[in-house]
Amino acid sequence: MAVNKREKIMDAALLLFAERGYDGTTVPMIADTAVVGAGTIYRYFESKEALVNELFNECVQRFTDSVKRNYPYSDSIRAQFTHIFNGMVRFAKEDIHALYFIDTHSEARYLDPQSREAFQQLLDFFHSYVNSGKEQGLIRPLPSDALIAIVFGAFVKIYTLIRAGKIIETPELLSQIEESCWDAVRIHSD
Amino acid sequence: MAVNKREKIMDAALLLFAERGYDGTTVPMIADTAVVGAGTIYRYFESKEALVNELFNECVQRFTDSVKRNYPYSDSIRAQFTHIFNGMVRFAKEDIHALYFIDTHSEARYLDPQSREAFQQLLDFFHSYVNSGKEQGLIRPLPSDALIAIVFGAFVKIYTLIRAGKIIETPELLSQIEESCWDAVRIHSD
Amino acid sequence: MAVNKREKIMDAALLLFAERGYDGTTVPMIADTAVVGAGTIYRYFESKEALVNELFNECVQRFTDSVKRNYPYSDSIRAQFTHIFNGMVRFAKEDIHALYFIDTHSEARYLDPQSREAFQQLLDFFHSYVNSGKEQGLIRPLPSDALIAIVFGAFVKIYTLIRAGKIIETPELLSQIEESCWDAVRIHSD
Amino acid sequence: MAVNKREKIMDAALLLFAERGYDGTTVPMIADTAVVGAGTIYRYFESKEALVNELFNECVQRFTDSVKRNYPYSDSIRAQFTHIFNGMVRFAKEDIHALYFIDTHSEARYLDPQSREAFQQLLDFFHSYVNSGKEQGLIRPLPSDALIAIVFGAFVKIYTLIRAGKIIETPELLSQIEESCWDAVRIHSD
DNA sequence: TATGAATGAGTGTTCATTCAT
DNA sequence: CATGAATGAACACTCATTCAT
Repeated sequence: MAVNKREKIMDAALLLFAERGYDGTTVPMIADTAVVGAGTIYRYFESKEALVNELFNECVQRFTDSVKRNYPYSDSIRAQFTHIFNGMVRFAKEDIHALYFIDTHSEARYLDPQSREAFQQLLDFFHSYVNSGKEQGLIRPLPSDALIAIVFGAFVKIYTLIRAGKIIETPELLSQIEESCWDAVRIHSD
Repeated sequence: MAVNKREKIMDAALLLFAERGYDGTTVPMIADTAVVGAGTIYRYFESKEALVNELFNECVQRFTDSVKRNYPYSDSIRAQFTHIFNGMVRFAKEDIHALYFIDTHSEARYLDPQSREAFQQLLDFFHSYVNSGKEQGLIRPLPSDALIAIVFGAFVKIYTLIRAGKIIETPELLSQIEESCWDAVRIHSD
Repeated sequence: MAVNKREKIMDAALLLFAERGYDGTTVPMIADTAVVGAGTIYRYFESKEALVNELFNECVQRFTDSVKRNYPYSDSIRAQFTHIFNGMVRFAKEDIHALYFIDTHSEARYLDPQSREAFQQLLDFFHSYVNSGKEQGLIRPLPSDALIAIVFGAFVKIYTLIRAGKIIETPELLSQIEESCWDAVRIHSD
Repeated sequence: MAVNKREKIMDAALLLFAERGYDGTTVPMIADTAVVGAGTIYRYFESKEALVNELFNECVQRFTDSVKRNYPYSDSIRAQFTHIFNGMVRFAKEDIHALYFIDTHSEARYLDPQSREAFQQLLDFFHSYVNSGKEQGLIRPLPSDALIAIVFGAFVKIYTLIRAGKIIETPELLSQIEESCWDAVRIHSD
């Protein structure tokens, strides 16, 4: 698992925030799950709010990295879609709670400007992808926000099911879901 | 505005639970928003937990009714999809917070068996629709849960944007989004 | 039972104060037991505190009356003891809760001066009896307070048992208990 | 003064419960009297009810110990009476509020089975004493419950007076009161 | 006159945070 | 560094009292 206390705390907080939400999670709960003293958390984080912000930032950063790493800038829109989708899958697999945590906390009132900015940068990346797809006449002429919401909304709900064990993650299923998401946003020639 | 106190309390609670979540909403907040005394809430609801459950039940019931009302059992799968989609739209329009409230609270630890059952019945209805579409070879052969998650996930995220004022709800947009959602689950002949 | 609402309220309050104490009894409890609306109590009594005081006064008055009625001023100390004892028995029988209510509330912080005074008058009566017995050399030369405490303490505990059904009230038993109480305070010639 | 917080809380609770009763005592009152924060009480006791039960148990245990310690099993009934009486005096002296607290809370609705059992064991001890006295023809043939009630009722009321400063506790007075109590239960040969 | 819905101060209890060890 | 005992503000909830009907 985590090597040092800071990571143990963040891992515990991520698990609990994803499962119970920020307000439903107490600092002693985090301490117990992380197997540290409650006071120890305050050696690493100024407050519960600072903790959730650092955690959110870190998760969004990892998500962004996952999606952007080796991004095929010169490939086709379809190939880029696969790249992004695979990046999201990789991120969700790596840390099963992080995706849900990001989704359920991205509009939270306690997020600081930096956290909002980090999330916005992720959205910006999606926007630029979608815009380029729309310009090429391959993606539907809907508001970019809407297109992103459709894919991201569908994807998060799918991984919520996987996390809950209600559907089993297989390469075939993921491939079909990717197809489904792509069909949701692409322009159909028929 | 609601006519009686019970409704004022439920309206206030729905708004706050949707905006801040159950744990982030205090009973005094609900009382203030409903413009009633804190004690008054306990004349109508046994506890905060009873309140969220009654609210959830009522919302799920309205959602189910909206979707099932005048359901065209003998029409085509495509026409039935439109009917369901329009039912969801009608529900979301009628009470902008209810859809988000249902989505964010449907897995909550404080939901009682009755609430879970009500939500399950809604899911069951979607399942029977999806199954019938799969049998007719018109909907993709994916797990029904996954198909429902894709459409519902996309739809909720879209209405979150509408609620936040980031996209404007027009008949044209909704029609395109319906098309997009349908393309996500239908089998493509090309 | 009680003919008018005022009496119904006082009966209910007496029962509940005896069983649960003043602080453990709520005004709605009294209203429910008396089968009147909660607001009705405030038509007859200014406050819960006023109610307990009126009740205490009334009980002490009845107790005093029971003990003093037909008091044999010219009889022997022994005969007077029997008279007092029988008066206490009569009072306890008439209203099984009143004796216990008086005992458990006679030192309460919410008793007003009038209530304290009424109780004091009862004590004064006992004092004059005890003093006269001591002067005649028939009652032990202990502080009067102590002698009263012994008999009253024993008597109340006995009736608590009777009220709880742990011992059965028979004339023989009562007669023996009177003997026992008398032996506790009399001077023994042997 | 108590050395640790747990004892400070129990001391404060005992004082307040004896003076105002369980329902008339608030947790903040206990905290103030014990000079600790209100939250601190919940580090040591699960709830107010758990606190009153622990306190009751502990007091009954000390009372039982006081009465049973060095009990002269082979001495006369009269000598055993003195032993018990002195045990009660010692207990009452050691902690002036504990006796009154036990007496006023022994039938309370919030006592758990363990507390009731502890009190019952104390009563059982008195029963066996009284029974042995009755068998030897030295104690009146009244129900044991009644005999215990007489002595215990008298004793508690006496110590209530002493606690209130209305009579002064001297060896002579106590000795006379013991005589009085004994005379209440013994068989008289004259 | 009688009511019970409504209230908000006050209750028992929790929890983010601090700090002596 | 790490802890967990201690805290008090804030929580969910209750109840004496009021007042429109």
